[in-house]
Amino acid sequence: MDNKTIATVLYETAALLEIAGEDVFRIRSYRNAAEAIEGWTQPISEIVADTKALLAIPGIGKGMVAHLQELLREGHLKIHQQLLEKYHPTMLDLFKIQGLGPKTIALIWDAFHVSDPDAVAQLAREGKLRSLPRMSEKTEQKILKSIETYRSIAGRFLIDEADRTAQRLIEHLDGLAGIEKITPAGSFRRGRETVGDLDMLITGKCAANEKQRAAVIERILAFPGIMDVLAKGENKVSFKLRNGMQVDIRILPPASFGAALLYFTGSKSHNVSLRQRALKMGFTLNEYGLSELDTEKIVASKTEEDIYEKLGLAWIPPEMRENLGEIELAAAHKIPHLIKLEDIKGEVHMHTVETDGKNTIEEMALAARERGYQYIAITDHSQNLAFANGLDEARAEAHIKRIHRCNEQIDGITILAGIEVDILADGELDLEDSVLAQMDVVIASVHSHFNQPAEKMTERIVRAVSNPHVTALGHPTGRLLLRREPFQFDMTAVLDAAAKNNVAMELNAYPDRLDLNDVHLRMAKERGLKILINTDAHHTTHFEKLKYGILQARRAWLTPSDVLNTLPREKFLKAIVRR
DNA sequence: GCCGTTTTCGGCCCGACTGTTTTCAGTCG
Repeated sequence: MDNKTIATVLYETAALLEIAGEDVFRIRSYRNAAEAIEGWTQPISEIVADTKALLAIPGIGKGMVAHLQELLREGHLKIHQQLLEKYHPTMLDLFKIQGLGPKTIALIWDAFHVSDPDAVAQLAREGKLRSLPRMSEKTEQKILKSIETYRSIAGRFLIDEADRTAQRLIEHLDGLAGIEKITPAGSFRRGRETVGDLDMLITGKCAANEKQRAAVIERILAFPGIMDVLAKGENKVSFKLRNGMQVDIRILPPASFGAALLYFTGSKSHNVSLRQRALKMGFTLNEYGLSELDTEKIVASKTEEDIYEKLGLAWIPPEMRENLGEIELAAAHKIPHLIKLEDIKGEVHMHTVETDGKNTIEEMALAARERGYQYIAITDHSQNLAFANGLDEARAEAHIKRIHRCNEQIDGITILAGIEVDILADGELDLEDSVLAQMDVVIASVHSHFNQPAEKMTERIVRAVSNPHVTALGHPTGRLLLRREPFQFDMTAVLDAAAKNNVAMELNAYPDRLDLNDVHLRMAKERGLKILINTDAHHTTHFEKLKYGILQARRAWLTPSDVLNTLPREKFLKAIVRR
């Protein structure tokens, strides 16, 4: 059982305990434990017998250790099972409906013994909910609408879609009087791989000027694509777009910009930790500032740096704010120098018209040179990927010659010859070793037989990374965000094998892959593995997407020295020479 | 259920908005 699954069981238990009306602090401890385990790089299954190691995880105490040991020994958790049995698993879906919280869900359950969205919708349509306390016909209509939304467009969004929406919104509000700055915050600013809703901060004189503020809100509500306005107050507007994305906008005075940005960037548990720290130091922290407890005097609010400093902390990059030990590092002033976009000196996974790319070798090279890259590798597909017109041995060798010729013709960038070779069902590579040996870069990837049993898949990938010609494992988990789950295998075994064979791991920066993810990247780093960040470009415009990969790398606390393609040309070439 | 430079008991982050309320509970972030 992997950490993600364990965390899910704990999250679900917390939700069900809420309906049961349990102690809120006990419920919180289940959520805290789930969060901690979700971000923990070591598989809990490996340390489950080691009580001391479990207790070393923040948020895990004696009771939770017993739960974890039971869960891994039995395959399930008694308290979780009992609650699910009592309330029916569909109860968990009710939590995803906007406006329904534990109290209302419990209220409906107690009155009607109903626990799924369809049945609740039925009650609302029949006008039966209004008989309950704090419920009216209006509430019923609201719930019906929320269930409708939940059915049609529940979900999260790829980070590039959130990015585009944020940019459009900024342009939409451009030039309005009283606006100084429009800043995206929330999980988008932290670089989460998918975004549930988009948080934006508006600061400027409009926060204090009623007329300007009204004009800003009016303009916001005219944003094309708004389907539903969820809230509209003095300094907060929330709405849902037609594509289902929720956008939350706050209007705040510049004096509290730092406090607001900190607050709305999150994560929630990072903020909770900061507040606890503030309290211990005699302060209280909210979105308007850090103030002294006794005098209520604000001591810091303008910038995030000011607030962190007053709390005795170095500024923490947003991507690190997940309460995974970053506050302790900041207290010791040991925040690492995280990798930045400009550190990347080249990319070594991209495609051309020879297989399924849209541009030629020359066009890709010129676009890369334009970005300031010192080197690229052309890595088209191998024959197994027939629908992508993959290369057999003869075409691959001809392609190498073309790449070499191109390298001689174009100045200012080194064009390496490479291949993205398929890992076949048994772990063999899709091209002869004699051809692979001629390549500067070999990216080995799984593109077929995704549904093998975990054991077989593990063996398959371990075998592939043991091939002496392989430079890196491409998009290692094969997931497509919001579309396809990662295939099942033992990540620990694969990383260990890659470390042994000096094979790098790819961080595929394409927004629907982001593979490896942040947790896996931390696991790779712990083993001393090197990372290659590539966009897997199929078009010259795709290089732009590298920034999303950089965000994930930063979330994994990677520094330039963890990433191979931060090396300048000569050093990079030396580093990828195979054993 | 977790946690401890006040504490092994008694705390556990903070505020805006909404709807149904005459002062607040519930939800959300």
